[in-house]
Amino acid sequence: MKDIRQRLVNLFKKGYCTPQIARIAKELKEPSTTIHYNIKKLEKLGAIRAYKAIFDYKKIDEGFCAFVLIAISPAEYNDPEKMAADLAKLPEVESVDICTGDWEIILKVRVKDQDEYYQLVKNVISRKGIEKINTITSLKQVKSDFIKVL
Amino acid sequence: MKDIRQRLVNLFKKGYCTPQIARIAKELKEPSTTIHYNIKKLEKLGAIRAYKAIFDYKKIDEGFCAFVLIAISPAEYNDPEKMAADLAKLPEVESVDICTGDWEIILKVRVKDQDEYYQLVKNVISRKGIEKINTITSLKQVKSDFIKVL
DNA sequence: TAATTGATTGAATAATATTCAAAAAATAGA
DNA sequence: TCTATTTTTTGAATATTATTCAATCAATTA
Repeated sequence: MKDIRQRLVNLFKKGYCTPQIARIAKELKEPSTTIHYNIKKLEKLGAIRAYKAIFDYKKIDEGFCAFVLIAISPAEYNDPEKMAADLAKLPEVESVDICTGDWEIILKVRVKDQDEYYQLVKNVISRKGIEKINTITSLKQVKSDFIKVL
Repeated sequence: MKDIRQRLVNLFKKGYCTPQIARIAKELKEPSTTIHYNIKKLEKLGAIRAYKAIFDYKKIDEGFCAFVLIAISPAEYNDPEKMAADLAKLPEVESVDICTGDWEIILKVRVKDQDEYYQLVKNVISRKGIEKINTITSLKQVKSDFIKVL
C-alpha cells in the first residue's frame, strides 16, 4: 500500500482538476468547441483561479472547523497585510480576510480535532502583533463552498 | 453572442469538473490506472463531494464579500437547523455554519456590491426568528478556498 | 460601410479516461 | 503461521474526450 489517497487529497486542494467540456456541452446544448473556446476565455481573463475538489472534511480527517477572529495590536494597524500573508501560508487555514470592525482578520481553519486546533492556535497563530483572539467553533456545517452538506 | 460565460460560471459553482488523471499520475510518478482506482475509491467513500472551479470573484461580478453573524431568538434555540437550511438555499450564500457562542449562525456571502448586499439582508436574510445581525465586511481577501490571492 | 476583432462551429487529430483481467499485497480467521 | 478473502496495483486494449485548425458569422469601431 502506497497511501496514494492522502497524496491525492493534497493535490486536489490545490487544483489538478479540469472542466468536463463534453458534459457541459450536452447540458447547455452547445457545440463542445464553443464551450471550449469560452472556458479558455474565462481562464485568460483570470476569472477562474483553479479547478479543484471539494471534500467531506470529516472523511479526510479535518472534521474540526472554526472561525478565528483576530484583533491586531494598534502598532500593526498600518499594515495588517503582512500578518495576513503569513497566516495564509498555513495549510490548515482555508481563508484569510482583512475586515472592518473590532476584528481585523478573520480566518477559517480546518483541522482534525479540538486538540489539533489548540496546538495550532498556541504554537502558530498566536504571535507578536496580535491583541486578542476569539474562536467561534462550527458545530455543524450546513453549506460550504456553495455546496450543501446533507 | 449567447453569453455562454455566465452559464459556465453557474455550472462551475456546482461542479462539472473532473480530475486530471494523466497529470496527477505524472506528478506522483504512479501509473494512471492506479491513480484512477484510488480516485474512484475516494469518491465511493464520499470523501470527495464535487470537483468545481474557484473564481476570482471580482471578475465574475461578486466582488463584495461579507461574514454575517446571526443571533437567533430564544424561541428558536431548540432548532437552528431549519433556519440554517433555509439560508443555505440562497445562491449568494457561500457557507452556513451553526456555531458556538453569541452568534449561532455564521454566513459567508458573496454579491456584486454593497447595494446588492443591503437588498439581500433587508429582503431575504432578515426574517422572523432572528434576534440580531452583525455584518463583518471583508475589505481584502488574502486566501480563499485554500488558494492564495495575489 | 469597410475593416477589424471576437465568437461560433464542424471536421480531424491528439490526448485522456476507462475497462478488463491478471497479479501482487494486505487483511482476517483458524 | 498458514490459508482464504479482500483490497490494491498495474499493463494492454478500448472508448471517450479535449484540442487544434480553418472557415464562417457576428459585433464593434473608425
